[in-house]
Formats: sequence, structure tokens, C-alpha cells
Amino acid sequence: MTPTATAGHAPGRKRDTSRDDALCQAALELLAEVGYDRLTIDAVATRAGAGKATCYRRWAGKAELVVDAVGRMKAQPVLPDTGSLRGDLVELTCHFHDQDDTFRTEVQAGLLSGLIRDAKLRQVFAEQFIAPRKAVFRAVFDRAVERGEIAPIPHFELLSDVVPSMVFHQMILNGRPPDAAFIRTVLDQIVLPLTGPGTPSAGPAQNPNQSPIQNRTPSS
Amino acid sequence: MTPTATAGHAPGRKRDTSRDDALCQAALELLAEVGYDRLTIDAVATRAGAGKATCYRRWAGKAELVVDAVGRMKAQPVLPDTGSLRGDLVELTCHFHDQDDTFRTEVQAGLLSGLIRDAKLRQVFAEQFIAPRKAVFRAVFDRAVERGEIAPIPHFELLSDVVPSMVFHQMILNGRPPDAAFIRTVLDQIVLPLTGPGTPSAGPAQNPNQSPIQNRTPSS
Amino acid sequence: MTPTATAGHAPGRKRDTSRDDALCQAALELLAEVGYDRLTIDAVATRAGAGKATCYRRWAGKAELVVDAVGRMKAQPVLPDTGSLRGDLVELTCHFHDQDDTFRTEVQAGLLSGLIRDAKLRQVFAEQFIAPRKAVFRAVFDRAVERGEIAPIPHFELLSDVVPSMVFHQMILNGRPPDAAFIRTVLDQIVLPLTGPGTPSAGPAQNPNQSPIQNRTPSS
Amino acid sequence: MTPTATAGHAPGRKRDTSRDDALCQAALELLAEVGYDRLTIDAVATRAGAGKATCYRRWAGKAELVVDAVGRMKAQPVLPDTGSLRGDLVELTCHFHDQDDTFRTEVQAGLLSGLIRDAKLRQVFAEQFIAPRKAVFRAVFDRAVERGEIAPIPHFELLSDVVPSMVFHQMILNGRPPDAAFIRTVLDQIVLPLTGPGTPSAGPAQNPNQSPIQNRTPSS
DNA sequence: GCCTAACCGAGACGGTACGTCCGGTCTTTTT
DNA sequence: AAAAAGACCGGACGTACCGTCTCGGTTAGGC
Repeated sequence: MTPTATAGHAPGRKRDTSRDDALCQAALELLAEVGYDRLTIDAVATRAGAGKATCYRRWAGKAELVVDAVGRMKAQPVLPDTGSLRGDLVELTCHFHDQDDTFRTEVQAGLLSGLIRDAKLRQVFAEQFIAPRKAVFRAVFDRAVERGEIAPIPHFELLSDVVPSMVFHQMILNGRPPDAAFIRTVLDQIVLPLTGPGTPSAGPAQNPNQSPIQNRTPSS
Repeated sequence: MTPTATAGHAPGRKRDTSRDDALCQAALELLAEVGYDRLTIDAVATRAGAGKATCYRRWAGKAELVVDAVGRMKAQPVLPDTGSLRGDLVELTCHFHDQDDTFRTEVQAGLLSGLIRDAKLRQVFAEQFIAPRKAVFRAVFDRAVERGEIAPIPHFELLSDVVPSMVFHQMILNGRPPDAAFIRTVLDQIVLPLTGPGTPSAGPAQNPNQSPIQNRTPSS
Repeated sequence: MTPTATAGHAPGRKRDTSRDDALCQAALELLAEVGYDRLTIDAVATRAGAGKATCYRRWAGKAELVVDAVGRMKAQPVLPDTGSLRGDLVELTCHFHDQDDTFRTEVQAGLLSGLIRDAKLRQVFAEQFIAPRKAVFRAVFDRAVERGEIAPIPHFELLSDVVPSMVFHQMILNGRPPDAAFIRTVLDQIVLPLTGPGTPSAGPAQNPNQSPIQNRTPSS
Repeated sequence: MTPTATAGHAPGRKRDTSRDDALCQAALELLAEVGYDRLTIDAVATRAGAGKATCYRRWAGKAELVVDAVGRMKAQPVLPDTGSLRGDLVELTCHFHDQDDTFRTEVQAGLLSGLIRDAKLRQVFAEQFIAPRKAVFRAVFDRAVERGEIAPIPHFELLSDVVPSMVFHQMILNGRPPDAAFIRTVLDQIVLPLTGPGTPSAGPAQNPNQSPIQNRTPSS
């Protein structure tokens, strides 16, 4: 989804890569301001101080532009290492979602409305956003298994979708992403209980003799 | 999202409610035929044998019209009674979501994109769609508790959101609702395990005595 | 062009003639304010505090309404009697046209734009406006002939159109009717010279014993 | 009323002047076919194979478009040279107005209605239509003076307005321009008599010893 | 003193045209 | 050859009027 590579030896003027950045930046801003539907190529080009043709030379249309722009925003997740599964998960998921970052929130809301209707947008979003986060998620679990903290999860695919699913659901129903407290509750009430009983030999952070459910007070 | 109610006794000609129906029906048909993006107000009005103004008198735009049209499609959920919690849940959730039905799919996809941006739409959607289904969901669980099949669920609110969340997530990532198999898997791997220990009637893939959860002491 | 007479014995409620007047008055005001094209039946009815149906019950459309409204404004011209042809003409024409009457001016301008395109409007305008004025015009000339002031005019029809023609022309080119000075010049330089040789009672600027035009020193 | 001139050297694509022509041609055709009222911008653009925006980029609305279209139809007047004043005038005025030409009629009628309300239209019309014709008119008279056929006309401005005034008047009252016979009558009964008595030394075409008015038989 | 038909204000109805905006392409000039 | 600028075609948008129709309510005769 990167701008079309100019093949091999190029006669004539080189692409000005600064235009890519300027256009993506403008696209993100507008995505946050007006949402995907009301974002227009004209507006993106104008805000970037570029011509429309410069846009269409790089991307096939609005979806591709937005996809690429969001893809550049990715801020790849970092594998946390707190020593416990729960600590890692909190670190990981709250780091993604609980930011008082209006910009990112707006971008996501704007993007979401486009995701539903645009297959290309969906695909790239899955590749660029979901996949990396899922990989880190899996790494966290694998490490917990290695530590003997939990047993291997038979339906990991399903389990790894629970948090993003609940987050999206909240976004759809509330218009904005949920806060960290909500995510922690999901972890404690849904995800962690499904990882199996606290394996007594391992979990230093878990209080093994208390039910994971009712002993936790939601952090709010 | 119902057409603006004329307060008290209004002078002048009454709204012809048959136009509401005709327009919504036309909108739903076109939504299924050409999708949300290619649906135009003109086409809806023409197919309904109505004028565009009659449309705009009722709804502010395409999104509102479609949302309302979908809202009328509701087909209120019926409380199932299969004798077991799992049977009821399968009956309930698959009845809602497992239809190889382009019509309903398009309609929902069209709806979803409007939900994110419009608070009012969200509210009405929550009231008209989510609330009734949640009520039935709760009734199914309550009955299971009465039967002694499960213990009361402490975080029922969270648990009752799992299925719709996963469904929405699939819709967003795939552009269409998931099939019944997916939903059954969610029930068997996520929801039912969280309802407490040894549900003897549990799903086919479950090893009953190694369920990740059933070793937990009931919360009360 | 009067509202359709209800035939013979009418059962049911009588037409409220006050509505005719209110509607016509509103029509004239709007004609003056926005012109014929931008005048809408809705606006007329609203300003008159009437319903649109009350309008269409009386007139077939905008043209008929305006025609009737203007027809009621007629203010029939009065036959002047100053003793001389020129005095009568000045009295007559300036009385018609040189009024600091913004309303009448605007009405005429608004009307004019409709006249060109609407045959019915033209016909009624000719009958209600032009004809009476032409009759008075003719009477003035006839009396001058009787007095022996001038000889009978062979192409009176043509001559009687000169003043209104020039007035309309000025309206079209300037957007408003000319002032009295212009009309007096038309009378003195065009109309009166054509009434025959040496009109002894001619205007103040005229050299009585010479042909009206060629005696003038060239303006260069 | 020509399309807005792009000042100096403008960046970006040039206006395609062929679109101006195509649009004006389409406008004239439709004007003749369906009249001003039923002419729509959509139809004009479609017939010209253009987009509506291309229309609105050039003209503010229907009136402006039509005025400009008519302006291009101008067929600049040619200075006639028949040897006599009357011959020249007949040649000149009848050449303009005496066409049994629905096309031109509709066009003029459409134009006229716009003239009254729009000061800019008036100005352009005066410059593009009236001025050139007036110039030729003056040239014809000047030559007659040089020939000694007539004396200089002191109120030439007024006299030169007589013919167009009478023509407009007829258009307003009849909805279409008068025929050549009418114009010849105006020339013979109004304009020529006011040029003064046939100066005996020169005029070969004028009968000097008869009153200018009643000796002429209307040419019809 | 009702009955009934036509009236009234208000405003919804099916249409039609409007003028604006945007998507995606093409053209001109400059770099 | 790529850039900025912007004109081009096509088409949907939401608004405004048209002339008709439908409300609930008001006047009048005719019985």
C-alpha cells in the first residue's frame, strides 16, 4: 500500500517523497476532523499544498490514501515484559487504547466508518494494524506458557480477538474508545479466567487462592 | 429515529404514514441491491413513488433514512426454550446472526457506518436493537439459574456483550456478519466456560472435566 | 380576469371576498419587492395570511393572480383640460409616469418581466392599462382638433404609442421609468412636431414660426 | 457578459473555449425549441456534452448564459449604402428586426425578461447590442447630412431611440418583434418627417413640396 | 336547530429544476 | 518527467417552488 514504486531507472524528475508525507499528514488530520466519508481528495491535496494529480499518481483513490496514511501512524507495539501475564496484557492493551489522545481517537472513529464499507480499507487495516498487535499478543501468551504460568490456549485466535472486539463494540456504541478501566475489567473477567486455573507453581503476580473474578474490583 | 412526531394537534395535512413504509421498503431493497454507497435518495424516492422532499421531510439524509429503515426491520427476538442454557443461546444468537442473507448484511453494514458518527443514531440503535436482545439474553440466563444449571453471573453486563462484540468485530474485519459456526464457537469457548463450573450439557468440543473455568468455586 | 364566479345558487359557504383583496395586495407588494419571476404563490398566500388553496380556488396560476392584482390597481386616468394640446399632454403623460412612486415603479418593473413571456398577462395588461390611457390620449387630441389647434392626425395609432414606447425603452435600459423632463422632451421633440406645421401654442422652448426641428442651430 | 477573463498568466489548465461555443449553441437551440422558461441548465449542458459545473463556472445562471449566447449571435450590423437616407434606414432597421424567425424571437424574448432585473445585463446589452447599432445609425445620418440630404439633427439621441423603442414596445405588447412593414411605417411617419423638410437643393428621394407625414403611403 | 356543502388556514404530496460539491481524469505551465 | 493549479464530465446532493390534495375546523344556507 506504499506509493507505487517508480520502476528501475527513471528518466526525468524524481518523485518528491516529501509530498507523500505531507499528503498523509493532511489525510490523517482530515480523517480526525471530518471522518472518512466527508474527507475529500481535494481537501487533502489543498491542505498538503499539493495538486490532486500528485495524489492520484501515488494512490488509486481515497481508500488507498487513507489506508496508507493510517498505516504510517502505526507506532508499532512494543513487547512488554512485566514478569506476569496479567501485567503484560495490561501494559499491552492499555498502551494501545487508553490514551487521552484525541487525535488518534478521532482518526480511529473516522476510519471505522470507512472500514465497514470498503473492502480494501478493511484488508490493509487488518494487515497493518491488527496483525502486528496480534503477534505481540501471542508472544505475551507464549512467554506465559514458557514460564509455566498458564497452559497453552486451544482457541487462542478467538481469545486474542476478545479485547479488540470489546473495544470496537464500545467505540461503536459510545462513539469513542473505552478507557483503561474497562479494558482491565475485560482482561480480568473474560480473558484471564479463560487462560485456565492459576497454575499455583508459577504465578507470582496472581493471588492463586482467590477467584479471579469476584476478588477484583474494577479499577475505576 | 422515527419520523418527527407532530406534537399535540397539528394543523395542516397529516403525514401520510404509508409513505414512511414505502420509502423504508424502497431503501431496504436498494440497500440490498446496490449497497449503501450507491444508494441514492432519488432512487429511493422514485422507487417508492414519492418525491424527494417527502424523504427529506422525514429524514435529514441518507444515513438517517437507512438507519430508520433498518430499525423497522427489527423482527423482535423470541425467547427460546430448549431446556438447556447452551441450546437457548445457540437458538438465540444464531437466529439473529446466521443468515446467508445479503440483504440483512448490506443493511447492517450500511447501518454500522452511520452509528459511529451520530450519537442519536447510536442511542436509537441501542434502544431498538441491543436492548431487546440483551433482555432476552438475560432471560435465558435467569432461567438457567432457576433451573440450577448455572450460578448467577456477577459480571453479566460484560458477558452479554461478548457475542455482539465478536459479531461486530467480524463484520468490521470481514465486511459481513460471521456464520453460525463462529457464533457457536464463541459460545462454547468464551461464554459458556465463564458461566461457572461443569456445565454438563456443554458443547461437543469441550472436555468437561478440564474446562478452564469449572474448577472455580462459584462466586457466591 | 375576476375570480371565477360561483354559478347560480350556491349551497355551502360563500367565498370570503376579503381574501381576494388581501391576496391581490400581497401580490402587488411582492411584485414590487422581488419582481414577477421571484414572486411565489406560497409567499403571496403567506403574506396574505391565507392558504395556497384559497389562491388556486380563485386563479389558475401566478400569471392570472398578478394580472388580476395589477388590474385592480388601475387608478383610471383623468382627462385633463389645460386649454392647449401641449398642456394636456404634459398633464397626462407626466401624471402617469413622473411620480416619485416607488411602489408603482417596482410593480411595473416586476410586471414587465412577466409581460414578455406571458400572453395572458400581455392581453390583460393591454386591456386594463394601455387601452384606457390610449382613450384619454385620443380624447385630448380630438379636442385639440376641435379647437382648430391641430389638423387630424392620420397615423394616430402610431403617434400614440411613441410616448409609452419611449418610456418602456427607458425602463428596459435603465431599470426604472424616466423622469418628467424626459417625457416633456419626447413630447416637444417628437410628438408635437408631428402634429402638423406651426403649432402656435407650442412649448416654452419652441420657436413658434419655424419648423420644430430644422430651425435649431446645430449643436456642434 | 463574456466568460470571466482569466487575468494575466494563470496557472492550471486553460478554459476550453470550445465549451463556451458548444454551450451557447446548445442554449440558443433550446431557447428556440422550448422557450426561455422551459430551458434548463441541465439540458443545455447535456446537449453540449458538458457538465453543469462547466456552465456555472462561466455564467452565474440561466439569464446570464442566455444573454451571452444571444450576444454571440449578434451578426454585427453592416453600414448600408443605398444612396438615400430612407433606403439606408430601411436596409438597416429591417435587416435587424424583420425576420420571421422563431429562433430570434424566442431568444429576444428570453433576453428581454432578464434585462429588466439585472443591471449588469442591461449594461452589457446596451454595450453589445444597442451601441453598435446606434453607431451605424449615426453614420447613416451623418452621411445624409454630408450629401446635403438633411440638416443636422439637434436631438439625434432621442430620434435614434425611436425605432428601437417602438420595436421593444411591440415586443412587450405582442410577445414578438414587429414585422418590416411596421418598422417602415415608423421610419416614414415618425423618423423621417422629423429630419426636417426635404432640403430642396439636395434630396433626390424626398418629395419636397409635401408634408412629410401624409404624403407617404405605408409600405404594406 | 340541525344538516350539509363549500369555504378557510395549514401543510404534506409528487414533481422538476436549481445551484453546489466531489470523484477521477486531463491539460497547461513551471521546475 | 514530475510538480501545482485547475478545468473537464458525470452525477448525487439538499433546497425551493409548483400545482394538487388532505386535514380539522368554520360558515353559511336549506330543511
